[in-house]
Amino acid sequence: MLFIRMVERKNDRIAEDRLSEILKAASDPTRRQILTLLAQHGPMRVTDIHRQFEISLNAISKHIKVLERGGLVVRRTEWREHMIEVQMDPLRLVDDWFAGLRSIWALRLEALDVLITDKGENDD
Amino acid sequence: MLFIRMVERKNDRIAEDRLSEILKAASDPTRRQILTLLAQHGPMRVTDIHRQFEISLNAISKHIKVLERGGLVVRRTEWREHMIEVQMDPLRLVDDWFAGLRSIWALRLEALDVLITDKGENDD
DNA sequence: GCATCAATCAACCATGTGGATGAATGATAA
DNA sequence: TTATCATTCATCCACATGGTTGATTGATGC
Repeated sequence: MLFIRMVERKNDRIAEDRLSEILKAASDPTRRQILTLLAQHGPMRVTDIHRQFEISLNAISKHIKVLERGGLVVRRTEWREHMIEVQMDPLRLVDDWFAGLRSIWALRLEALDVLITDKGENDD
Repeated sequence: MLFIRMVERKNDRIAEDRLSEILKAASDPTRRQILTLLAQHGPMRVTDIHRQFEISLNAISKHIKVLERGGLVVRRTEWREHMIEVQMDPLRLVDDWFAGLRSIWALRLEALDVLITDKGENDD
């Protein structure tokens, strides 16, 4: 049957790590707020983002770095100002992993259903 | 316009927390492996899950508790054995949040496009 | 009763995380 | 040059996390 595992090798170790980074980045409420803010307002400077929160500028800077590592945000450093822009693409990796999990799950139920039906036909 | 924010109140503080729990639970590679395993094999005992990993039974037990807190797994304690079952429903919360973010983003681009078009019409 | 099995609890350890503050870098503006 | 602004770097702190080992709880089977 050559499951989804077909492509799964050392290559996917990286994808796994990427997924972890993305999910971890998205798992913090403050970081999700930052993403929402950026989606609404478009590219913003670190300071402008900071203005919307109670916490220190440094904390914001750190959060942005985490988001950056997850690829959920890109930074265009224009001279002294860093423009931060939200990046939707990585979310697809999560979508895909969810889809994969769901299909594995559905496949099992399907197989189970066939088994039961077969048994019913043979046993009756 | 009464954005998506319509329903956003103290009620959504809980939803936010739920989302954080789910994403944090999913952000660990071992926990994702456990989910995949459960999706493939159906409900399993803690010990059986443990058999598939190198780490200690206790570590597995802890991971399961995290998954449980995120609702990604449910536990049916049948006498001394705890049957662990994967639960797909919470993933929808993540899907929905992604969808929301994407739509906010798309809406902004759309509005921006209208602005540019208007400007073009008036300025030319 | 006693050994065994399934699972958790308790403690501990190293490391990571979210926050703060203060100093440093680097460019702009006076 | 000096002051100011945007941002990061360096520390520090409290607490969470992923892992370990050892003890504990409860039910099973002899």
